[in-house]
Amino acid sequence: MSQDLSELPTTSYALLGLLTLGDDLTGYELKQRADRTLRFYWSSPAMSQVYSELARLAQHGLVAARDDETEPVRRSRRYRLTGSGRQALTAWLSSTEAEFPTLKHPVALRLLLGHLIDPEQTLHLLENYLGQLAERRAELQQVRDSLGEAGDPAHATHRFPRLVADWGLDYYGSERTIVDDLITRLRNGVT
Amino acid sequence: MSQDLSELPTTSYALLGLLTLGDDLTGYELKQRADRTLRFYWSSPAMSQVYSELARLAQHGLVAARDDETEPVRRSRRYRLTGSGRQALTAWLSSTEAEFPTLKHPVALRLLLGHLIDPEQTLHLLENYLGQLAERRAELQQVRDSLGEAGDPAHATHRFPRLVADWGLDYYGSERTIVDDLITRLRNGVT
DNA sequence: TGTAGCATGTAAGCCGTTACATGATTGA
DNA sequence: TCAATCATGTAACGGCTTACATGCTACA
Repeated sequence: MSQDLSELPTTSYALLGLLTLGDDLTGYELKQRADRTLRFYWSSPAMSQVYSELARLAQHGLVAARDDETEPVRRSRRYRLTGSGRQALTAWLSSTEAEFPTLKHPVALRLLLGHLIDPEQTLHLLENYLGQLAERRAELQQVRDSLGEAGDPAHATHRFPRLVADWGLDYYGSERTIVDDLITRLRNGVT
Repeated sequence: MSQDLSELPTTSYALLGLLTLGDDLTGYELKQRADRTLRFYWSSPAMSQVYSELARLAQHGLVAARDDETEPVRRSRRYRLTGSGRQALTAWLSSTEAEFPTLKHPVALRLLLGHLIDPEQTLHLLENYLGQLAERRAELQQVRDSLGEAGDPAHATHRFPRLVADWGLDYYGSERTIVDDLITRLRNGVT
């Protein structure tokens, strides 16, 4: 099992990584964890993909399933990271380069085409985006709050998740400032 | 032709939009334009996708091809936006909501898994990212420079592209600041 | 009793990429 | 004459989504 290093897509490693952050999880729980964390700076795979990804990782021997031995047809199936799973993950982390982030920004795209719609609509677009941004930020803030404070030994494991959450919060904050300015520029005409 | 409003993916509208920004383009030129602009906040489709997308848009009657009437097998084929193309685009802009941006951030993902690698590597990851960021920013700055200054009537058409480019520059700037801070926090331990 | 959440999957299909194939034109 | 650039596509395939199917458990 295993073998071909790093022939897996990033999402596989992301899921593998989530498995190192806590204990054994069911596919369902893994999806929930992805929704809580991964979603903000990667993307949370669909439920069905979580299951097929898990199946593939198991095939490669990177995770192992422990069936809940209570007879019913298919009850709960818990996955844990195996030794070679951890090995594959660290190998990926240290022997491959991180790619540059990819941004798909529908709001920026639409702003680019501002000459096709009336100014009111453009302003509405940006203001609406500010609203979504605030919502998102609040969601991430909740996650951040649950990770404890720096120096708190009870949450030492959360050190990196905390850094990443702070990153996200700062990003949302700066996005807010930028869009505020864009709105002002648009209102003041000229550009 | 045309018919089913808004059953096209965003990328189609993005390409359609690029066609409103200037004159008729060949697939090749359209790809170049995407590389100059779209790439920074959406994604520049592969050459092959540009051609197949163009074929589909033509099928829907949203663009029209004008073959270069110089006999050779297949020389240059220029596409222009049709009336219903423009109509479809404005309809899409004004009757559908902009989705929240999607970010795929390999660097943040790896930082999350910082507990699996040694601190030096994490720092290297972030510093390397700062380098890529500076490069990217310089590229975008060049694009921005070519769009002229606010109030310059010679570049009035560039108003929105300019706003979007400024947005991107500010974004890269804030990303830089944030990562600088993260590096400091990591060096100072604790956090 | 029925709805929401837990739990696991299969099937179909689109978006988009890489690899491959082909050929003309321009300039070193 | 050879490489780079212009120019257009086809084929294969991977990632990921939506829609669909199934069934249990807890609780209102």
